[in-house]
Amino acid sequence: MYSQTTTKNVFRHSNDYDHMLMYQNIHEKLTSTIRKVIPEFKEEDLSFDKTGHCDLTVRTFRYKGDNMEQLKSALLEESFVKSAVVEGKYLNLSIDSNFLLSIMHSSISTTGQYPDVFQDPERVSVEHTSINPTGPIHVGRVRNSIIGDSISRLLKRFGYRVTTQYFVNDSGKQMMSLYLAYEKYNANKQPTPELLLDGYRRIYREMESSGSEAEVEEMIKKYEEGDPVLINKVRKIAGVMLDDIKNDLKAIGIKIDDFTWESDFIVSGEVKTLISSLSDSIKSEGEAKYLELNDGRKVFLTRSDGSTLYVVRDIAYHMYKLSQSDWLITVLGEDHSEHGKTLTEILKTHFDLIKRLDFVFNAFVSLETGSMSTRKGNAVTLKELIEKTYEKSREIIVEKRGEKDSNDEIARKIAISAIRFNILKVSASKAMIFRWEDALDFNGDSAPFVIYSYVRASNIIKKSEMNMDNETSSISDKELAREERTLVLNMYTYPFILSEAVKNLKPEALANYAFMLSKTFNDFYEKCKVNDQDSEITIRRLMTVTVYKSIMEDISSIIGIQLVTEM
RNA sequence: GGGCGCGUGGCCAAGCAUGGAUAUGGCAACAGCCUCCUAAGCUGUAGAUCAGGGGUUCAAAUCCCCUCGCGCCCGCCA
Repeated sequence: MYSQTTTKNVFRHSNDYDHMLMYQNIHEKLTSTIRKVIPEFKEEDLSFDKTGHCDLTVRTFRYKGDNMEQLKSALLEESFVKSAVVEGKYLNLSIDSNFLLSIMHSSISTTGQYPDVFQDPERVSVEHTSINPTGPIHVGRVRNSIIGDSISRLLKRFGYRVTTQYFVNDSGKQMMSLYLAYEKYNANKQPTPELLLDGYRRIYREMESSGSEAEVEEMIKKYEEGDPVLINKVRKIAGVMLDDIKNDLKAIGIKIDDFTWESDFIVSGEVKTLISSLSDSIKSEGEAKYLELNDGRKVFLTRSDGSTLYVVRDIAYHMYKLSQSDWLITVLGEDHSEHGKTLTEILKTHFDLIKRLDFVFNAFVSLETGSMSTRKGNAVTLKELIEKTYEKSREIIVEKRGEKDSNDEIARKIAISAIRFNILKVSASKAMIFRWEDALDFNGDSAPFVIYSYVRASNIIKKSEMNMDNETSSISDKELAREERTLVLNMYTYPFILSEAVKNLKPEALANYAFMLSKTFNDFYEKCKVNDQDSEITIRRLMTVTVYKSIMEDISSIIGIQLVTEM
């Protein structure tokens, strides 16, 4: 199933599959043609035009000599170049959109997708979420989950073998407080997320007012020593919260494959082994042990009492992930960016890390009134967000088409999609302020907009009476509207968007592209009637709509949009 | 104080890696478009010293330096 290839070329190059590599082939073909005239020409100087002058443009600023006319006639030799216009130092090309359409359509009819990509044998681990199970997931935290889940889906689409990971912190003060609060206030009651959260907030208030954390500290120590009875009990309580988090994530279509508990590395003795393996580099300050980084900073591995610190357990976790993956991606809040750097340095200098290790940092989501906090109780939970978004979505759908049995399911899908899209579309590095009015705005740059265009496309296909099986070998040139050409060209760039998103680990690029493409489709829809036209035109446009549907399905499955065919 | 990130029309974002044509959209505002594949849509109008300053370049939102503002970090916490 997995082809053995050593190249990192994104799309397969093989003569058997011409349809799937035409995106690159056009660039390669044109580049090699250009190089006959300008030998030092760089591929970057051939790009899609964003200014409305043409389809593809060749920039010649960098190159000496006045051979534009020669270049022009060379490029016109290519059958798919319809025109070439010299404008100053630009050579503007118009590409045969029927040629592009046939590439995409045949890819879809033979392989089921455009673009088709090879299977990469690399195993990738994507860690995301990894929040302390001390409360329900809120909109600040879920940003991390949505980004991580989209990255994992993106890489799967690319053919990687992906495992998603969650590192469960069950050995710190927060976790121990949650457990202790349950033991103190609710020991004989059935633990529920609400009960636990209530106790958690209460014990923090008490610790703050009394100024004493002795009880928790005592327990942390026992835990660190690996007391099996205690570990079991704590995990049971943490498990209740974790299940709640899992359910919330499941509600927005996120499933994590592998949960690893921090205390596993304590119980198994791996942290001890790890520390002794570092003995040559370890320095001491009193009884506490640390490593010195290149810039002289000290990273403490153990406390004076011998207990381990988080960084050690995270190193152990990374070694575990490295044992089963070729590439590690970890999505973290930006407050952990320093930790990510530290970890990378330690793994490289002390553990000969050569595999690819990437961190994606997401900035915080706050409220207009300031930061969100589970402990303070001012966080907007994911549950709340889902419910309100669902209500709003349902309200709109009932207004549009009255009460119908299918409304609930459609409203739910639209709501989930809207949430994911809204959060994903903003670059991870930008801080966000959560506002209900924005979250519940279903106009414009939103998932409902994207879904709506898909509904339109589906209806066109549904209403068409053409039999698409007996395809014509040539595609009609009749009445090609500007909107139709633009749609085809924009769809054609999809593989490029995909590969850039993978290269930069920026799933938000796909959300932005999905919106742009839907907009282009809506323009097409307004201007270009598909059914009941001259049959040649109908066939061509049906092919376009078919490709559009396929790309939207593909991209939706990556960014977590749940499509519907009526709304 | 030091480090990392961010700063783009009234509001929210895209573009920045790899400099290139009049800076791209959404929301809000105003003016229009449903005997026609769903108007959750489309068209038009108005609105921008790309935080500010300097530099590099034929060319800077994009690269470099400085300043300002905001976020995050600077634990024998996780």
